[in-house]
Amino acid sequence: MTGMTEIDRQRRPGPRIEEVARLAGVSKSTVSRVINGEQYVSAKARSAVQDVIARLRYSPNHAARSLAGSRANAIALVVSEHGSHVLGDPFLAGVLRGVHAELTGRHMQLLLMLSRPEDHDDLVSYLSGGHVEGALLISLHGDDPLPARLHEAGLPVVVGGRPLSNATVPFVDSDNFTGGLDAARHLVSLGRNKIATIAGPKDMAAGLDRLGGWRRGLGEAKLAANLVAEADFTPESGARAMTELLDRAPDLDGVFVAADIIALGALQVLHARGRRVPQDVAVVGFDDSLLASTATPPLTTVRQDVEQLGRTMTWRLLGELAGEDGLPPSLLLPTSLVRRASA
Amino acid sequence: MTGMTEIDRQRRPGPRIEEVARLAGVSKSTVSRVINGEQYVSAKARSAVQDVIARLRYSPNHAARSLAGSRANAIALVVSEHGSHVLGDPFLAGVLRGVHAELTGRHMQLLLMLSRPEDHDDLVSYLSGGHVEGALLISLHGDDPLPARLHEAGLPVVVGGRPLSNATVPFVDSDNFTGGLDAARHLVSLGRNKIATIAGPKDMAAGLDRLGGWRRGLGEAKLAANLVAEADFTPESGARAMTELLDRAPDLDGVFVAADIIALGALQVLHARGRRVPQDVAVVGFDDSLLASTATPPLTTVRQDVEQLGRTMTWRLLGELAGEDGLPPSLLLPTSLVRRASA
DNA sequence: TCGAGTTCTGGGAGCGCTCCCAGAACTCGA
DNA sequence: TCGAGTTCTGGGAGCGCTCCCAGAACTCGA
Repeated sequence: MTGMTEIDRQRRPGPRIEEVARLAGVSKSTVSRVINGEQYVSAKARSAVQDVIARLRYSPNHAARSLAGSRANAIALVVSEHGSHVLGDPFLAGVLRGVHAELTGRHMQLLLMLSRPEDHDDLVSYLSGGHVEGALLISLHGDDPLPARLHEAGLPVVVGGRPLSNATVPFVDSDNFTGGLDAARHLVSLGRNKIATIAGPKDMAAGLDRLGGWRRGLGEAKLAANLVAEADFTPESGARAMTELLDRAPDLDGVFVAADIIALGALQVLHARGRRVPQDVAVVGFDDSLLASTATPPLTTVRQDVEQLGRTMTWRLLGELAGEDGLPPSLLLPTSLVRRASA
Repeated sequence: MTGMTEIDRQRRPGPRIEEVARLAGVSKSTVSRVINGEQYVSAKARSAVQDVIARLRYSPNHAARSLAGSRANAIALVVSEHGSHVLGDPFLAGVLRGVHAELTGRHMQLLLMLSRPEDHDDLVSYLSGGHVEGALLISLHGDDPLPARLHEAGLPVVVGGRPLSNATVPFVDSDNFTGGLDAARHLVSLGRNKIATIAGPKDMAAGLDRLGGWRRGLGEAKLAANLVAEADFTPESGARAMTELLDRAPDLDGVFVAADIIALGALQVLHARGRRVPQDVAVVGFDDSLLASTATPPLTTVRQDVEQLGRTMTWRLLGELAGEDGLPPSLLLPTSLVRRASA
């Protein structure tokens, strides 16, 4: 009997607002006001309620709040899943940490969804159906129609990484252009004058912007910016691209590679072809992922702060939900060159 | 005016169950039965309701369902965050993909939470407060008290990775012991007879189990199993461990490293010390992460299927929520040796 | 001291579903 | 043909909150 009661109590989802109200000697309206941090509650009532909440370990029922307040108290983090899953991996954990950090203390749940192109219809109707108040989208290809569709459906959205097509959707991105520019300037400052690049995919803004920065950097130095090969986010494609570049220009003496993981493949080829790094060919990567410091030789690279990206996206979205004005439509986060052995 | 209406309509979260019922010519009870796949609905009523649902793109209000049904229709994925964030990274994306795959089609939301030891109290009261029906926990240290606390609080829980202390909490893990065993056997089969290991942290079952398998493998071959160094999940610690091992046994001819990322550091030291891999020293890693195929030389390693881990955890949890019996308390997923150049 | 303004409070409707109940409509064997 | 069992249906209470409203309790200057 006693045992039963104990189990019942454990499984039963705790006290209600009514009980808090009773013990604090106020109405449940007042308890609600305290929970939601509203003004117009006397100091006495507020502290009485807070005491009882702490004592009972009361945690308001999320479903009831959402239903009564007709807002979801939740945002979605939508992660695109394309063929190559590579892209998401290094990003995801960092972004997640940032999002979570920015969300703590708010009464806001984080819903996680993966999106595949064939699920777009379901996703749009789910997300715009009032289940969430807004969405953060990451790992998109630049031309993904999802952000625009959600935006048009009236859902507040912030995209991680500049979308290619629709400038109307707010986004947060690393300043890829300046990153590429810094990489090129660094190679130039080392006295290199036959500088190539392995660019990222053309269907992502990150790839284009880094390439653009590199071009600008070579232009500043009056160097030809024609040694361009393309790779996706795999070492294999990096190896192919490096091979192509060496065939076209055996005397190249510097390469800016649009991602550390691509650089790994490039380094292998350089090594196999007998080029010393950095003596013969200086290499600069991008991301400052774990791979960079453990590459042979350790990779000089452009660092982007992925956790900060997550924080900033969340801050921007919550700002919009709170109706703040003066929010920047989009933001670029600074990158920085991390010097190691490869350049 | 027209503009206003349009915006209003867009932001308003779609039709209610009442409207579906009216258009389908049935009561909302019947609509509810169809939504929840209950029996005792005539074929005629069912298809009428389904037609209307499809036509209106009706999506039931999650908060209302949870409140009325007094179940949360949500599970939590709790990711532990410790000092070194490295651990979570390769895991997270894969596990997530598995969890999501297993969840599609069910009316079950995935809530994401990070946990730090100092947040445990809040987390326990939140999770056991009826906001979720169960929790998946990953990236835990072996002695983390969180799973046991949630389990005791009556919340269905499945842990990814065997917990060290409490055997009572269901878990899913890769078969790390057999993985370590296979690695050792492979090294033995190559004729190596002075075989070391760089083990993972002692406070995680994965580390201990892989070490145990390696010991067993050497025991089978009557080889001494005393060359053990320890590292955490960073290349730097792998480099230190490899240095230590080479100092102790300059003539070692094989190493099993408990994680690819640790092996990266070990490879650097071997190279720096003039050991050829695999001719002088054969190296076997663990994980078959992205790092393995791009290491120099490409790493022979024990593959674990992280996505399958996520799927299996979710399947186990949903099974328990559905009250199925005959569920295995815990599961071990097979690993397999992937042969590349390093051994 | 008074009254207008401000601060604080409780009551009760309602958010959109599910679940329970009672009864109607079928089935099918004797 | 009848009745017991099964299948199907609708009505209405209730899940635990928020939000609106009306009114009570304070403030403070003239």
